[in-house]
Amino acid sequence: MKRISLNELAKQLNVSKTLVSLVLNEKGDAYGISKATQKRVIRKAAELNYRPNLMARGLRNGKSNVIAVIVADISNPFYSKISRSIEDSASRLGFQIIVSSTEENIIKEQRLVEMLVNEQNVNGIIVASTQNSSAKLNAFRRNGLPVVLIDRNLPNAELDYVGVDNYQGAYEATRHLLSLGYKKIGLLKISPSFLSTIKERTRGYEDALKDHGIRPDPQLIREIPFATMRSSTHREVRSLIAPPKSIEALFVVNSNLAAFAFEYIHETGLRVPQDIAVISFDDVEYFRFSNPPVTAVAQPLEEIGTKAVEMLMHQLNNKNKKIKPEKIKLETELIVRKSCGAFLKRGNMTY
Amino acid sequence: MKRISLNELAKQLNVSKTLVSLVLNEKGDAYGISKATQKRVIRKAAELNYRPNLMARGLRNGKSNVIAVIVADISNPFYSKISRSIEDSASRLGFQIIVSSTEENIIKEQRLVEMLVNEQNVNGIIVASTQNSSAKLNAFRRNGLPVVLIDRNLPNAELDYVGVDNYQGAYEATRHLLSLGYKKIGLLKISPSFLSTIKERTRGYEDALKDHGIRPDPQLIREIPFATMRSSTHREVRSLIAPPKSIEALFVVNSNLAAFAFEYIHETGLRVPQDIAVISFDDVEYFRFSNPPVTAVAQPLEEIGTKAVEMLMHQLNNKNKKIKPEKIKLETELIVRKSCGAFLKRGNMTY
DNA sequence: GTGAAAGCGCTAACAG
DNA sequence: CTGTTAGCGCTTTCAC
Repeated sequence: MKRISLNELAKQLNVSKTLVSLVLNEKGDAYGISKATQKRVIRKAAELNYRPNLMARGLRNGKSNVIAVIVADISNPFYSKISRSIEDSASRLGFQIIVSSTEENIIKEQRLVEMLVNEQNVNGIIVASTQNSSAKLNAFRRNGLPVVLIDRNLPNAELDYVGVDNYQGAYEATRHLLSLGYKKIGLLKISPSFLSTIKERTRGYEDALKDHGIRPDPQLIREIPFATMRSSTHREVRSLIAPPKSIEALFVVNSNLAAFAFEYIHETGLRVPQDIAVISFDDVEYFRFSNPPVTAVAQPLEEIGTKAVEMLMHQLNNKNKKIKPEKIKLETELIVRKSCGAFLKRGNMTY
Repeated sequence: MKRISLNELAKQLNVSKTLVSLVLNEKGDAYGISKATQKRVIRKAAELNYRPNLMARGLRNGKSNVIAVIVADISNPFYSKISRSIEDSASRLGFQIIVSSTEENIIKEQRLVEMLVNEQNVNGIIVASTQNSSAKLNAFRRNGLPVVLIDRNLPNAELDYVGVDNYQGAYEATRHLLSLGYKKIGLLKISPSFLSTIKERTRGYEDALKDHGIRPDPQLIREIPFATMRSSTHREVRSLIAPPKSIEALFVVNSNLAAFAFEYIHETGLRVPQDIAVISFDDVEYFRFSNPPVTAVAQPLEEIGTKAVEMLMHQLNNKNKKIKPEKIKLETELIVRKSCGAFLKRGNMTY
């Protein structure tokens, strides 16, 4: 139970700290330490329940064995799922994660990153960044700190990135609506509008429309500020549904927004999909259980986490070598449920 | 951008490390260091963007400024909400959190705790423990490590605890069903069955029944193993709904289980609440948007997090003093929506 | 008012 | 094969 240091352990064994350290770090063979001695050391260490002090080790050689995970909100299922996957992958490699929420606040994110890197000495950061510039993160990277962007890419980022093909996902979602015969399709998106994900999804939506001979109508595209998500969503949905807009279908760029949209729609007594079809980017558990079950564009959250850790480790293990950043776009999957009427007009489903 | 150490900073100022350290730790006045010098030091520190190395500081005085949050699964909204609240409270006090998931695995939890305490030197742990004994955690506490239990209490724990009054919450939920006229009420619970929360909720259910002159029928109480939650839930719900059990209402002890119960119920085409009423412990976002909206017992998740940090800090600040553990049971709130038929038989709603 | 020096626990270059 | 030693960056006791 009592904590024991390398020093004490060495004393009890009548050998030097060096020897013990070498053996315990599996450098015994490399240094030609006799098998017998190695056994003796390892046995004693186990017996006394020796645990290396990672702060001391970290101070000595700059390894904290901690990586920072920075997202907008850890209580958002989207991010908590990814975090869990990161945790699993990282812990398998002996790393712990510190998670922090930025609340989409650029300043807060910057402070957080600096604090985690400069003070907590994290060994790397995985971040769904809300920044509008990659300057700071690029600088960290150049200084040798492993950085991986997830979910959101940044302009000019010389950084590894893993996310999904947002353009393609949005394109397919919109095409799905079009294939079911809807023409007046609204788009609900969230600010800050410079987020790569949102921009790509918007382009996917617009291009799908164009490819089907429909000119995107800017008036059908509404932007919801993060801070007033609930009330703004209600207001914008109301305006989109009512004449003169009278949209037939709504594409929502994320599940939070979708939830509030549904809340409003249900309140008004409108039927989904008969009165209005709804499709959402991001698939969350409750879409399966809601009324009606919601058609959505699913992201491979686990894989995003696994890949992010993989990339981070790659950087960590090649610190001196200049490796050029890798950008991975995973595929989304359209999960067709009932909120768009696919099962009402099954005949139209082919596209 | 470049990292600077206390030493360098002192050199640039032509003073000693001691002086700088003292000033920066706001002990300047106590040590009678001239205001002028203090200003000079502080200015220079800001100018060179000096950041203390927390590993070095930690090594020196045992403060890592990190607390561990250990739960079954960080991607479970229940825990991620609490974690977020902990993160917010803690970061306000300059602490970061390391989150880890145990997957309800006793061994994994033990290893995690030991690793975090002995190697990562966390300054305290907040844990929703899956242990069946409080021995280990008590030992840590006695050795001076701040420990706070959340959600689940442990038998004989000489530890601070914050959670909700599970008995009362379950009692009210059951009473709600009874007040609506249901008599054959099933209970779906989760193993491991020694969890304090589950035991208390079960007692609440049974007592409410008894108080209304109904003998709890053990056959209507089903236990779902964590590992096979989905399939087992489907199977047990099927058996409870069908004759000869033919329950009229179902009380589910947590929202995960409830989701799977709904999944099965929807598949069968049964109507909620007309064919079967359902109430769940724990309120999650999607209960508001699902079909029908689900009546549930809500826990004050934010408050649990805030209180936990408060208690942890109290321990941290009173390390030498023996303070006796505090147990806080917050109140739950019954959120009446539509899954029990309260709005169908409004006349019965008074109880 | 200020500085020198010890030491937290660990690793690794260097010396035998 | 194994030990001595220096030092990572910080705090704090003691001395001047």
